[in-house]
Amino acid sequence: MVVGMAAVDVFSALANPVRRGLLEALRDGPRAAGDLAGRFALSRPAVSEHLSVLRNAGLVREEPRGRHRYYHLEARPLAEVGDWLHPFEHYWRGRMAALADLIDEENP
Amino acid sequence: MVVGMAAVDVFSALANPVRRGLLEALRDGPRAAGDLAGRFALSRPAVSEHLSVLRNAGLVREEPRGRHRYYHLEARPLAEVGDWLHPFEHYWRGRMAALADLIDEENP
DNA sequence: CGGATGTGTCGGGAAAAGCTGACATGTCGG
DNA sequence: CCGACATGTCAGCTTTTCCCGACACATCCG
Repeated sequence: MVVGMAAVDVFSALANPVRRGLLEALRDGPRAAGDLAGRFALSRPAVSEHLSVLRNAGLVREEPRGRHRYYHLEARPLAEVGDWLHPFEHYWRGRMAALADLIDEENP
Repeated sequence: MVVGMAAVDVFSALANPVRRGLLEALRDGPRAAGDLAGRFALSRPAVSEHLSVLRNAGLVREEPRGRHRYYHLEARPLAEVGDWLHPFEHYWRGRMAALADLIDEENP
């Protein structure tokens, strides 16, 4: 049972600033495609393609309503990024970071 | 005073699985370029280019020693990813996720 | 010094990403 | 039913990414 259907790498989906901006906008609630497109200095088809990438990554869900098409944030795949990032946190947070830096400089 | 010199987007740097693998390998300590290249089914110049991208993103630091070139993990720029990700965590972690899903389904 | 080794860079080609204007489809309002 | 509207998709172009073989340069070893 594939729940995520993450056919596309989540990391690649996040590589584009427009797509990250779209996800940020969707944090405030579902938005219609046209509304989303109006927020970027980009043609409407370009934004539509970005939304398609996000959908393939499982990061948004589309809900057709009337002649609009509302996009919903689907944040669960972002957990993969958080999980990947977690083992690195020690290297930049708190005393572990300072310790690591110290060891790194003292032990070349 | 530019301390990070992050000329390249960190998110883009993480978009490639080889580059993510390089960072994972460097978590265990500094490694020579050849050692790193041997871990991937890729030509050595390709890995070298990936390392260059990571360096431009401020994610690795290179230390020439003899005829080797040791790469060190520089995790601090990853904090940007963590910071970006943080406002989304509520949507997939704990009760907030369930609540958000519920609201989303009840209020279409 | 001279050959072997480790590594960056260059030239170039294939593939993918990103963008836009034009067209197709489906929905609402009168 | 028909025109206006919202949106996805297509064709085509430009730019970027990704990869490799070949070359250049520096360092070590004998």
